[in-house]
Amino acid sequence: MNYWLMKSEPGEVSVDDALAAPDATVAWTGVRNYQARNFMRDAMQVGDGVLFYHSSCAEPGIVGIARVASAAYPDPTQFDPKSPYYDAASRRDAPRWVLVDVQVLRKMPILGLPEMRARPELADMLVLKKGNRLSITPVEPAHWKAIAG
DNA sequence: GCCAACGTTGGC
DNA sequence: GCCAACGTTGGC
Repeated sequence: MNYWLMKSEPGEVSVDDALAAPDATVAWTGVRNYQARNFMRDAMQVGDGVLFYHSSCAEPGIVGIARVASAAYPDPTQFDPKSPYYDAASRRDAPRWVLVDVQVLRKMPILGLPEMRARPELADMLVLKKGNRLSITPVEPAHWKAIAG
């Protein structure tokens, strides 16, 4: 069992959007970074814990507890010319981008970025490192315990 | 809107 | 393979 932090822009998919979806489950579309893709493809397992993080918004921070709800499968948006995530270089017989389904288990009071930085036991979290831009990062069990209980 | 940090692209 | 130019992320 592994733990992850996954960033979503609430303007696209917020934790409330996810909760409103059938089974509180959303397909994590739009990852276009190889390192993040490889985490989903090679390391994620159904049942892994997920910290649902809001980024690029007024109040960035962790807003919910979720779980990985599927194995990795091809992200359909890469084949859709109308999608902002369209990738003309990706072929159907060799998809470049994958996604997993993510199921929100519960919302939590936002643990904002400033609060995260203020907690010494969270100081080593990858998401807090300077210059971090990865939309999916592994989370240490101790960090998970400190946040998700 | 600004800008630091980082990833990707493409010429050589 | 190098590296400059460019694009993107994401906090502020």
